[in-house]
Amino acid sequence: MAIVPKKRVLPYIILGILKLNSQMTGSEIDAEFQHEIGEFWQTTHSQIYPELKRMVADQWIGQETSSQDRKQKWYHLLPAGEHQLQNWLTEPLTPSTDDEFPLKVFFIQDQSSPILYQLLTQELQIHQAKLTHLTQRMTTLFDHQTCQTANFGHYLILQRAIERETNSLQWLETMLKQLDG
Amino acid sequence: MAIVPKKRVLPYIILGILKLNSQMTGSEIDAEFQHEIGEFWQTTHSQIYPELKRMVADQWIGQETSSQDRKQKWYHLLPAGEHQLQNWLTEPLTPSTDDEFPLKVFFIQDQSSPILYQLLTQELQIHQAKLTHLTQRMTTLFDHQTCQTANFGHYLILQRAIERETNSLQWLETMLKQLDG
DNA sequence: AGATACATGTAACCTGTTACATGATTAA
DNA sequence: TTAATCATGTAACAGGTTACATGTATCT
Repeated sequence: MAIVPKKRVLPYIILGILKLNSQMTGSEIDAEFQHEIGEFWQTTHSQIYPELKRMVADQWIGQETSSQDRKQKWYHLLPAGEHQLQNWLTEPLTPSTDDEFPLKVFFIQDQSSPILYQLLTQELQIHQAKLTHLTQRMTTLFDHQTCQTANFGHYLILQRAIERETNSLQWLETMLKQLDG
Repeated sequence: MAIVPKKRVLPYIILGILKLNSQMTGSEIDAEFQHEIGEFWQTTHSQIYPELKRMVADQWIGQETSSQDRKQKWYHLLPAGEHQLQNWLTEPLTPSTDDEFPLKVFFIQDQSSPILYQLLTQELQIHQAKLTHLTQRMTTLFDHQTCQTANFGHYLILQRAIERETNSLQWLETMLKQLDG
């Protein structure tokens, strides 16, 4: 299990949100994190506003302080940002604990998107590797009944982890079959 | 979904490890995080050593710079630390993303521990609430076929999340039945 | 004796959280 | 007009990661 550097995903989520909606204010983006995105990723406006500022500076997004309405600023995706988003979506998934998979899938709109297929395949491999690792761990640690009773909690969660991975694999395989057919 | 302050768990994990092994050096504790605990929680020696220092100062653990052997220091659990560990294990689980459940279960040694039953029950309620929430979300967002195809990715992960919760609930119920019987 | 690995420790950095702050708009 | 809320922003803090540093065994 190689050590993988933690990736920053917040900017890409914001880009994804902007792609889906095309013209938004900061607080509208914030609202997304309280609702749908919030199921998978949490943040607050204290992170969003500085991030928007940075992305404007980097020309990933454009800002329009338009209209007479309040002090609101409207943001929209720029080509560079679109490019960054595509990069993030297609770059390899890593077996991290903070699950990037649902996050990326969230931004796939089209069922026939090649990126979707790619994501499912990558995720499948990750879970296969994990399952192999876990079952191996299980046999080396708990082949004797005595070990199970001596460290019951450890045994339980390992068993649970294996079941979870199995379930994930089942789902991924079903999905891939559906897309193929 | 109430907002819950993030809890610091590292010290309690270390206490748990020390409870299981009773006499350990810093690097031995570090090794645990590379092996079994590493499945559920990651950290490095840069966090462990200062944490050990703090816990020695707080009298949660004792330190012995014994023997002629190296510069090694041996740590062991003190009553105050034992107490802190028990507190952590029994305090209510929160529906956080970073899963405390497997972490706490890991440290349960005895199958008949009342804490195990408590943890399973708490986790059951959390997952029930989450499942209810997710299914509700599903019906409000995707009751029409058109919505599914327009935002296929979103639909997919919501479906997956529901399946995952269902699977978790099944497992938890099975376990609770086994403990009862 | 020199090189390598081990055990411990510290410092700089990055990111996310909490709390505070300001103007502008709506409600009473 | 005052109070409450909304939209935006900043500052202080806390926690974890990466990189650096030091001394001590072990190996050749």
